[in-house]
Amino acid sequence: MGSYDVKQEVTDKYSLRGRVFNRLREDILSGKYKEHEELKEVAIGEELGVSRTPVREAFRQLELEGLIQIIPNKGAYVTGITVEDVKDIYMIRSLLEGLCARWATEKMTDEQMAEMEENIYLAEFHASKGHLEQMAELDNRFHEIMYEACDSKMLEHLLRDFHQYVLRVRKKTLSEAGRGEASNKEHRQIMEAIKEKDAKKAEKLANRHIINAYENMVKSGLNEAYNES
Amino acid sequence: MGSYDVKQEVTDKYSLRGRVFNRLREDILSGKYKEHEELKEVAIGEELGVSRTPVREAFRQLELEGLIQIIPNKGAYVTGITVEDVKDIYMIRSLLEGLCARWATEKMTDEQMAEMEENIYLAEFHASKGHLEQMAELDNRFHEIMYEACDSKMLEHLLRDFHQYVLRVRKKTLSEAGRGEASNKEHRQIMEAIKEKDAKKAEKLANRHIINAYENMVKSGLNEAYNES
DNA sequence: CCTCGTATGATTGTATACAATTATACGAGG
DNA sequence: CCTCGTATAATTGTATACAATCATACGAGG
Repeated sequence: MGSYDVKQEVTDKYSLRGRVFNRLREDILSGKYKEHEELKEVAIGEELGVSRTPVREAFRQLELEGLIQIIPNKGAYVTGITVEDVKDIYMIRSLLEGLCARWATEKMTDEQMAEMEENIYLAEFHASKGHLEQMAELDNRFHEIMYEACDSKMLEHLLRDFHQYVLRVRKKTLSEAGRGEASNKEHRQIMEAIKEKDAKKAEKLANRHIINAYENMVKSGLNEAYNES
Repeated sequence: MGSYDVKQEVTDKYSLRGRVFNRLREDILSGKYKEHEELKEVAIGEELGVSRTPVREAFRQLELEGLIQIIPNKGAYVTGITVEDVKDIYMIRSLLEGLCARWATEKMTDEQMAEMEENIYLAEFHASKGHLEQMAELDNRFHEIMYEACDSKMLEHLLRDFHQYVLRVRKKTLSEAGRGEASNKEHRQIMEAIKEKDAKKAEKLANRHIINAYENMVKSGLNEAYNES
C-alpha cells in the first residue's frame, strides 16, 4: 500500500510533465492564473522551458481534476476555485473521512495502529515545542495512515486527491491560534474510537474533525485569498 | 450548467485522444485488459490507428482516474477493478448522492423541479410499457438533474465521474426483475422530500436508493463479471 | 455605415524524429 | 555453474514538424 503515491511522487519530481502539472495546479490554486484566463501551450512551455508535449499532457490531467476546461481546437481556460468550492470540498471531505474512519475501524492492522499511536505521541510533543513543520508533516501522516487503513483503493485514491486540494491552505491554518493542539486532541479521540472498535463513533469524530478544520480556517479569514469572483 | 459535460462529450467524440481514452476505459472496465497487464503505447496506437501522442494523453487521464498505473520510463500497467472496488464505489456514491440530495433541497430551482416531475412521470410511463432504453435514459437524467440542482461544481464533477463508472453495470440491472419500477418509486420519494423541503429525509432516501441499486445488482449476480483476482 | 465573406494569422491536434532510460542477452571472469 | 558487466534492443520522454481548426482583420457589396 501507498506505493502508488510514492511512484506518483517520483513521476512528479523527475518528469517534465509532472513538474508542469504540479506547477500549474499550484499556480491555479494560488490564484496566479485568474478565472477564465486562457492558458496557451507555447506560452506555458516557454515559461517553464519545456516543449508543448509535456504541457499538453499536464493540461489533460488538470482538466480531469476540474481545474481547467479544455475546449477542442480552441483553448484551455482556468476554472478556478471559489470560496463556495472550498466549503464544498471540506463538506465532501468530512463525509469521506468519516467513511474512511468507519472502515478503518474494522480493517486497521496492529502495525497501523502502532504507527498511529506513535504519530499522535510525536505530534503532541512537537505541538508543545511549537515545531510547526513537524506538526504539519505528522498531521499529513495521520490522515495517510487512515487512508491506508481503510483498505479501499477507491476511497484512498479519492481522499488523497482532496487532501492535495486543501494541503496548501491547511499548512497555514495549523500554525494558527492553537488549532494544532485541538487537532491533535481530535486525532487522539478518533484513534481511541477505532481502538474501541466503535466505528460509528470514529465516523462522527472524523466528520467533526474536518468541519472543525474548516471552521477554524474560515475564522482565521484565510479563505479570503480565494475570493475572486 | 452541464456545458462542461457537453463539451467533454464533443471532445470525446471528435478527438482521437477522447476516443482512445473512452475505448481504453471501456476495455479495462470490461476486462479485455487484465489486471497488471502492460499497455504499450505503440501497440495501442497501431490497434486504434493513431500515433503515440493521443495514446499518451489518454494514458495520463486513465492514470488520474486510477485505472492504470504509470511507472516512469517503464510502462503503464492496468489497475483493474475488483468486486471490492465496485462495492466501495457504491458505498461512496451513496454518501455523495445523499449530500447532493440534501443540497438540492435548498438550491433546486422551479424549472429543475418541473423537469424532475416530468422525468418521473415519463419514467413511470415507460416502465409500464417496458421501454428499457428510455428508462435507462430517464434514470440517467434524473441523477443529472440532481447533480445540477445541488449547485456545487465540485460535487457535480465528482458524481459524474462515479456515474460513469457504474453506468455500464447499471444499464443492465435496470432491465432486471422490476428494479425499474422500484427505482422510479424511490425517485418519486426523493422528489417529494425535496418538495417538502425536508433535506434530511431527501438525503436518507438518496443514500438508500444507491444501496438498493447495489444490493439489486449483487442479487442479480451481475457483479460476477468483475471477479478476476 | 453596416454586413458578410474571404484571407491571414494564431492556436491546437496529430504524427514523427530523436534522446534518455530500462530491460534483456550474452559472454568473460571467477 | 554462477555472477557480474557490457552491449544491444525495446520502450518511454521530449522536441519538433506538419495538418486542421478557429479567431481576427480587412475589404467588397449593399
